[in-house]
Amino acid sequence: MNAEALTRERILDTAEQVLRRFGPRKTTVVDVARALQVSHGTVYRHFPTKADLRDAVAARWLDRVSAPLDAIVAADGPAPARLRRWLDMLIQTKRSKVRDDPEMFAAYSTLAEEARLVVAAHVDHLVGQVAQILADGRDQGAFAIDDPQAAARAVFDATLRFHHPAHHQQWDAPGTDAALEGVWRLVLAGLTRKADDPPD
Amino acid sequence: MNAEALTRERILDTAEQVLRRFGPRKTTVVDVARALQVSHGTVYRHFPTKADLRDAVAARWLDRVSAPLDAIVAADGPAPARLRRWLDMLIQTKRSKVRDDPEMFAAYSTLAEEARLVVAAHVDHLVGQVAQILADGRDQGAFAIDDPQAAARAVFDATLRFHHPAHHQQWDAPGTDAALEGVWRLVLAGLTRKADDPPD
DNA sequence: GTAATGACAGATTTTGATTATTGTCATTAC
DNA sequence: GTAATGACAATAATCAAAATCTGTCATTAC
Repeated sequence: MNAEALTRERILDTAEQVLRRFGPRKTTVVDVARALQVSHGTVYRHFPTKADLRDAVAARWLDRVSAPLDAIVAADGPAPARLRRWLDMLIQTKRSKVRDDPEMFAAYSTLAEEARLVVAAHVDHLVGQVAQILADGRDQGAFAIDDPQAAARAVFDATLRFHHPAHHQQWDAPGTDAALEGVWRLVLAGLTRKADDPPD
Repeated sequence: MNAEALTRERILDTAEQVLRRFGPRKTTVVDVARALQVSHGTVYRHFPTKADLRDAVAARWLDRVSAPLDAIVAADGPAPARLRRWLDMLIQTKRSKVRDDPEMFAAYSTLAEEARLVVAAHVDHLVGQVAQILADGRDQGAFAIDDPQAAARAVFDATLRFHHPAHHQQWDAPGTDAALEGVWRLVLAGLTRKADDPPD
């Protein structure tokens, strides 16, 4: 008999542990069930398919990335500085994950590649955070933008090189910090004035 | 005996044909040699390793991407419009390659992932093209930038989502054109005014 | 009734013996 | 001398057989 009741959360906790040990390609539902000391049929009572279990694990992982950023979104102060802090924190979070545990980062990247819908929701959430900061910045008179949501998407896309896992191999390359500064300058200047305004 | 002398170029032509038939994972040096009707030892007289042959094929492919862009760089007219044409042509080139022959695109993407140094040189070349346009724009008074090379790198990085093969799956997604317009507005506005200039 | 099981079919993965490939080099061809 | 060959050792890819996995469901446990 199990020490605790078998909940969705407990399955996810265990699935994450098993994933850490075996990696994303090797972990099976049977492995997770074995770690929980139940039959694999029982796991299927809580998650209809393996893909659903995988998506739920990915969603938790991604939530842990976006949650700390909420504090920056909610904070007071000039929007440009907050946008920069938001970006730095996002980038720093990803970078430290790669450095501290490259295999786990690769594992979750693989997971994320398969959980497209979950990632799309995560990205929407992140873009929403940026949109909030941009809207604040417009109210403060710092940013000249029409549509905070569209501008936020543009900021997110323009900085993709520095936070999308597909480019993680370049994050440690020499020129990366300088490249980030370059894109940041471009983005910040772009937000400060509308493109169709006359230069002077 | 061979109809023509065995040159580096002829090996590359044949290697490309074999690659088209067999794909990047299946093509072997022996296959290429067989298509040339020589022994594989002969191919090794012209290319020290298979990796060198692969790099040379990748380099030719990438040159065919960047060559047409030179015309836009060399053209007359306002730099902003030329920059936009350069970007559109780069994106259009890649997109049509995916659509016309997805398997070949995947094949060359695989090749490119392995030929890191060749790709780095290709990217440097592209960034150099952008830098030329930006320098022209500065001379025309259209762009307010300090360092064309650094600004060009930023423009290239900021638009990565639309031309880097890693993101090709999103190119056909609904919002992509709007996303490109968003980033373009941001980039153009950013080039028009330096970040540390006052808004008015 | 609800929760859990384990046997089952079909699909996928692993295994390990076999075969092919890479890169070298002594030899042949001219 | 230069160009090409093909045998060779070490490494890597392949393939069919065996094992495992996914998802279902009739049955058991409480």
